[in-house]
Amino acid sequence: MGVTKTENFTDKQNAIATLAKALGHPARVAIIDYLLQVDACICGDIVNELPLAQPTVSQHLKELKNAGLIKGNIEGNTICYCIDEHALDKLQSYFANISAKLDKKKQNCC
Amino acid sequence: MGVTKTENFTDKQNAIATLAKALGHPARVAIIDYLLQVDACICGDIVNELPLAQPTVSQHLKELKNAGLIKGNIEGNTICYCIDEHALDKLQSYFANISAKLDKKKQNCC
DNA sequence: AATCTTTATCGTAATATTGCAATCTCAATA
DNA sequence: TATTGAGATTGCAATATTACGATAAAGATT
Repeated sequence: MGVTKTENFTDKQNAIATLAKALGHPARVAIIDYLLQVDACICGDIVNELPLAQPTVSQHLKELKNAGLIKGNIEGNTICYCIDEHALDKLQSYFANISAKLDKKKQNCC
Repeated sequence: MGVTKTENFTDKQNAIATLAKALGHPARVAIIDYLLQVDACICGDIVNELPLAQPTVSQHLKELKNAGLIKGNIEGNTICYCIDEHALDKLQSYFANISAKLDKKKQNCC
């Protein structure tokens, strides 16, 4: 059906899935990379950095914003996008936690 | 079109996107959670843990396996799935790196 | 005011994803 | 060898995603 049965999973699982899904496209990973690389959160020249048309980039930015991974501030007629640390912290601690658990376990299988 | 233009992004970006995409569904997050929680890498009772039909779970397992997040060992007529540490380490270091960079930056914007 | 620039939105085509019933495979057991 | 049981695969319907041309909205510039 293409519909995810979110109601049957925990909030935390859904939250991680939403964030991960937002990063589940190379263009969106590239956008995050770029925002990290540029020191100030330079604006819509993201379009020039990516091999995609402007509407497509705009759509990807929207998805990153919806997922909470980036924020956008209007400045005149441009928009200043930047990383939302909160969301990335959530992902970081999720994976750090997993790594810690895996270290303890020391592969008793497979 | 629904086709991702992977050829225009770096290998690293594609690799992260592939891993993230695999975790972009709560059922797959739940599977990882379960595999972590269970001490031995208990097999196909994953199906009983999830609110989804067996073919659907099988499909999600396949996607996790394709992405390299889990491994499966055949044992008689059951299969022992478990987490592939390598992939999760990649994700962990990716996000740790981002967090480190963000800490240095200390939000000079937005 | 007319135009330019930047970004968002709409509409649409192509493809991918999600979910499941029905089946298939194959080892284990009777 | 017939049956059972665990998983995978197939086939399909419903929906989501990706991409882009065309256009809209709105501040900046002339």
